[in-house]
Amino acid sequence: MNPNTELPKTYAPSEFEDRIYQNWVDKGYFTAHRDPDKKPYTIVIPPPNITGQLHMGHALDNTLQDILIRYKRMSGYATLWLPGTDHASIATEAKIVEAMRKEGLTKEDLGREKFLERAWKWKEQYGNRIISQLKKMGSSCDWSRERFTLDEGCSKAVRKVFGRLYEKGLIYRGERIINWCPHCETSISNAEVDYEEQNGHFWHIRYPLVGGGGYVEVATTRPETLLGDTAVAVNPADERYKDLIGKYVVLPLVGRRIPIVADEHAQLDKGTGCVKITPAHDPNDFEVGRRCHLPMEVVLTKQAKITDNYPKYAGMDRYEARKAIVNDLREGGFLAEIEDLKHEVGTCYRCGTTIEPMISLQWFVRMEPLAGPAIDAVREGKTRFVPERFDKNYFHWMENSQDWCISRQLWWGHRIPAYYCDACGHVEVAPDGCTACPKCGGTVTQDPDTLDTWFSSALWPFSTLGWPDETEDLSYFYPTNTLVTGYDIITFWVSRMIFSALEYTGEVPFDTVLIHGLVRDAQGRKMSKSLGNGIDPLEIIANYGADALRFALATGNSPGNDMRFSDEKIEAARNFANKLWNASRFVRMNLTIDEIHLPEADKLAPEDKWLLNGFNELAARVNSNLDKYELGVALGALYDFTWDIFCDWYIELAKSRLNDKDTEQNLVCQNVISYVLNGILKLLHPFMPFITEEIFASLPTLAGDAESIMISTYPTYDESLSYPAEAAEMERILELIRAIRNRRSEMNVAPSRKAALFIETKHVSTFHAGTAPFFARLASAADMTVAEKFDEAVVSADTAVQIITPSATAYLPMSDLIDFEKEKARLASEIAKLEGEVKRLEGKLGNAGFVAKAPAAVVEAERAKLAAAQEKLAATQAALAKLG
RNA sequence: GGGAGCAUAGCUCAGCUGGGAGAGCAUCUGCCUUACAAGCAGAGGGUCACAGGUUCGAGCCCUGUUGUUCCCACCA
Repeated sequence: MNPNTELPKTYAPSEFEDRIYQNWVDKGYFTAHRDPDKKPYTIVIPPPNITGQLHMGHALDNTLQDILIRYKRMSGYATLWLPGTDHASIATEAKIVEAMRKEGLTKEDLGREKFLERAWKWKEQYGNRIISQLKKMGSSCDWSRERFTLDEGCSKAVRKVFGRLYEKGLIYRGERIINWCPHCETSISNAEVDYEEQNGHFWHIRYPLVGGGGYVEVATTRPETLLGDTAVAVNPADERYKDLIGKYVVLPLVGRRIPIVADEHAQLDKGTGCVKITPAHDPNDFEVGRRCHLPMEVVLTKQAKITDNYPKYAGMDRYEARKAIVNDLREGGFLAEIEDLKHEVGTCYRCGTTIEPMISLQWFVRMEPLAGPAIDAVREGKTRFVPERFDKNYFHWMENSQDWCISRQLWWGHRIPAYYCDACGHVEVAPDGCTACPKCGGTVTQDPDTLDTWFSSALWPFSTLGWPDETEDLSYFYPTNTLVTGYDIITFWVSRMIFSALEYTGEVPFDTVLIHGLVRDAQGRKMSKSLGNGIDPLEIIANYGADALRFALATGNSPGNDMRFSDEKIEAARNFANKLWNASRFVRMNLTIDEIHLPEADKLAPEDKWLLNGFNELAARVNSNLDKYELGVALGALYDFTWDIFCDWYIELAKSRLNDKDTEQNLVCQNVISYVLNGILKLLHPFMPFITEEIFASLPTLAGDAESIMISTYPTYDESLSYPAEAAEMERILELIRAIRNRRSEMNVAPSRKAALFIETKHVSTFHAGTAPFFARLASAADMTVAEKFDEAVVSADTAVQIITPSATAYLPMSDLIDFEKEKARLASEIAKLEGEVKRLEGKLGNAGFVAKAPAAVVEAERAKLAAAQEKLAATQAALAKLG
């Protein structure tokens, strides 16, 4: 540290941000220490995908986390912000496959081993990119504890969990309808399906009854699935079709005889009331098939092409086949009608390909037994969402969640620890591996599939702390405290962490979930690659600095709400940083002290007490808002105080004393201004870590300050700084200064034109001689005279302008500068305004109901307002009368 | 089909447990006042979406309407 160094004239964040970050790292400030005397505060990072590049969503998410962790660190907690990355199985595998495709290679060409080698190499190459980008943001993560979802520890946790759930019967393997992505060639879970509205058709098809006598009409949006129909269902209560139940129809184009069955799934009032049943390719039909013991007919391959069982269409992809089949139906006279239809179509959340529901043998997690405790935990407030309304989201999902399909036909991920005996077919789930069948000793083959990425993410809050081992970190830092994430990921991730943690650790994983919204562009659109409207945070950092970016993201942002990012916003943020920089520079150049000692109360000037009082209230407000997760409100308060109170008022008020070298008051002022700036920097540090550190290093410090601001103590409310009476007195002075400025501006008097000032007031002591420089500097007063009452000869209406505030009346003898007619008009309109005000207040106070029912304090306040208004009205009327 | 959010100054948004609306940007006026023109001092600009209701009193609470955004759901 190099205290009392000069600050460069211009604020150039790129000059110092990297240097400061490196210093923090070198000093080990980010490293968490288990301290029995401190309370722990833990955040685990939502692990970014190794495929990812820093985008505005990350920038926001990590800014919020860093603000919280820095605040808690400075507030005396043993803080841990645990970073890491996610292997993102499907996304990463897709990228690698794509890269291989360009080389003319497929996964199968390479084989599993070689493919995984490539994947790891890829991870080494790109996995650290996002980490170094997070560092540019100023993120104070404990990098010594960085984790990866596919590292040894996390993998061990995954296998352990899988084994345990299997033993408890909460994981099972079975043939179910799952969502199949024909492009990624893997199953995906329900949560990974995005629904999007598409224009489609409703094809009405006639199925002739066996033995003649007509046909039944069914309707479908996917005519190609007709090949797999094994029944037609009607509602058992449907009078229209009662006689048909048990009879058969002929499947058009195929010629297969299929039965007409009765099932509740068919609704009386929908379509014709007859539904074609394709158990292998539709989740509802699958259930019908089960209930009615229907055969399953698979008609699509893994690439969503028609199987060889239907030679005419074999090898066609599902859309080609649809066309061909519709055509053939039309030619065969089976097509009754084509209806236009808008409907929601499921798509893969990774590649956007339309999902094909398929019957498939997969592994599932039984949700129902896990959901109950997870719902209770939130209901009982063990974990709470901020803002609260998101718990509805959570409950709804939890209460309706179906079994979770966790197996993926991918190679990049945690391989399922299930082994199948080649000889006897026995299934052995073995977290620690298995080489021979425990039943017959035969050779075993491990399941080729891997687990859903979210399966390992669900364990993240505790697997990263060492679970299943009982590590010291786990017992000290777990359960964690705050999880910060976007609302778009509650179902994917937050819910699963909660039920997982409850099941394996017996505790909730975190006490609070802070939800934030999306960062949108200036027009309010989602930032997306296809729109090309994404803003690169790194570019913003290069141009404006990381502090400005953080400020822009944190300010005006309230939990759960989307925000827009624009040039105006980032410029406003940069301007604020610049303001702080220059104010500090001003303070710095006026200092002769080496250490800050706040003077005794009796030495303090009124403006000092006013400032300290304001600062103290600010500290209270910032702390309470941070505690409520109202980061935007806290930052707003800091902005206002720094700019308006500290810079625009106090620095101006201080200039006369600071110019007056070698006096006791000069030293008092130096200490007060440094004290408050020091406090502002600390309060601001969690939001703007770099600039505050840089300035902090150049200023004198308080006796107890640490060498770095980031490990200093966060200011809190301090009763000894409370001066409400003096602050109120000071406000009277500022009020009069404002009023004078205001009037001068209205009258177009140049600031350079000085005028004598007569102040008539009951509070003579408030406007003591020491305040004269304020009026001189800030209100262009030539000299100041204060009295309870002036003689008519001193301030006559002919020669003075009257300026009235509740506590004083100022007279400016500059009648020669005034346009009399304009002044009269101004007074008249002022009178009209005041009359209105008086009338309104009289009306209110004349209302018996108000006086009787409103709280006494409110009534009293209204009476005081009325008295003040009446007084001002009388004075204004008098002024007008004097002007003639 | 269910559920949620939002609607306040020209624009972007604050407004905590009901007591006569604020900020930033933009606009206009005046200032190079020796930290900052990325600045300083002022000004204009709002039936708080609409309609009812509760209350002495509603931007805030209740009901409904409209517009808008999002989430969830197997609409054959």
